[in-house]
Amino acid sequence: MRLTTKGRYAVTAMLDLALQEGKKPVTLQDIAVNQEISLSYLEQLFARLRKSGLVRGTRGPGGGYRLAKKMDAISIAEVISAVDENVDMTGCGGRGDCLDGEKCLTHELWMELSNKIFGFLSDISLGELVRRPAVIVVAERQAAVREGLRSGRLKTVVVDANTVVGNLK
Amino acid sequence: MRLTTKGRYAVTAMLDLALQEGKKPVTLQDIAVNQEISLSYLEQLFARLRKSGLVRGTRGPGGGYRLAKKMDAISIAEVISAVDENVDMTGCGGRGDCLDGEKCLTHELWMELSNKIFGFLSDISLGELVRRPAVIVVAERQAAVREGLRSGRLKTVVVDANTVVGNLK
DNA sequence: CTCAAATCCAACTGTTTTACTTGGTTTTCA
DNA sequence: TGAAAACCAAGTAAAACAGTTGGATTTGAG
Repeated sequence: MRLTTKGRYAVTAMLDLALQEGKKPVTLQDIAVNQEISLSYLEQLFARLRKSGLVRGTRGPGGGYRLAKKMDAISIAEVISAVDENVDMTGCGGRGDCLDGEKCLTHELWMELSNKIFGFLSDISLGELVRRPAVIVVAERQAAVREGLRSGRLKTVVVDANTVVGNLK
Repeated sequence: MRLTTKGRYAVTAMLDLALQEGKKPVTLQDIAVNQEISLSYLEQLFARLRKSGLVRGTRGPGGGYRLAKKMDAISIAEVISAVDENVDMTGCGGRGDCLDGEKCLTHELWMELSNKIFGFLSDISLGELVRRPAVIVVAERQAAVREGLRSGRLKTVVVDANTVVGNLK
């Protein structure tokens, strides 16, 4: 599972659609202005989203895009997978059968982690996100939080979290 | 949180170190051969890991790299953040204060998702990963393969390993 | 003591992906 | 019927990724 700015564009665009559900279809022009990215690049992303059955486009004046499914039935993993190239990151297809000792063992470990991330993102839907769940800065079980919530400590965590977001433009 | 092959290289390399804990330090040459990537590229990745205080290098013959902390105290988020570029290109610095209506709302929603992912990966340590049951299965299988024991028993073990990992996509 | 093994370092090159650009065509509503 | 929108394809520019080259420093092994 790859996670880049491309995936972020796709997810935020889908969130735009989810936020407008029930109203008129959303034009890519609107999204392009909102998110400050090029119209044609958005078109390319939406071509993939459409092929994956996540959005439905209607042409002509008054047209635009709508979600093809209920927002609660669309996971973040689906959206990101739709726009990602399908690259095998392990080289052995994640089957752990490249029979190369140490190398294959770490491949197997990476797939474990990759599966975890994929499962995690499969459990988060667009609907959950737009309903703005009570997420504090970082997950509650995080080590820093466990060590005690001194204000200075918390601030550090906030900065770290923002840095992560900042990396994704 | 950016999640690319670069992050995979870093994580798998760190797993290599974790698997060798207690033994001699691991040379980048060994990792380069195992993972089939260039030595100099690894050096660049490890320069970042070292600056982040995740590994300690010792020079000279018999030298190499060791984990700078206990493997249970090193999270996947730390490792990936260490090798990621750190350029903030957001208009609002990820704080969701760009005050631009729709655009800023989706920024905020993305930030919540990004925080969730960061927290999730902060909760997974190298130690947890190397202790996964599937790892032991694979390690056993690889040992068996090395001994040339291609049997029905071996086949069963392979299937077991695939079952554990086989739920991606 | 010396030499080779290893980290450490910097600047450069090639490759791939990302993001954008251009210039269309089709569809369909107002 | 004309404009608004999706749809399409081929290219360029910029960025990130990955590797290359050519060192220097440190230090254990012989």
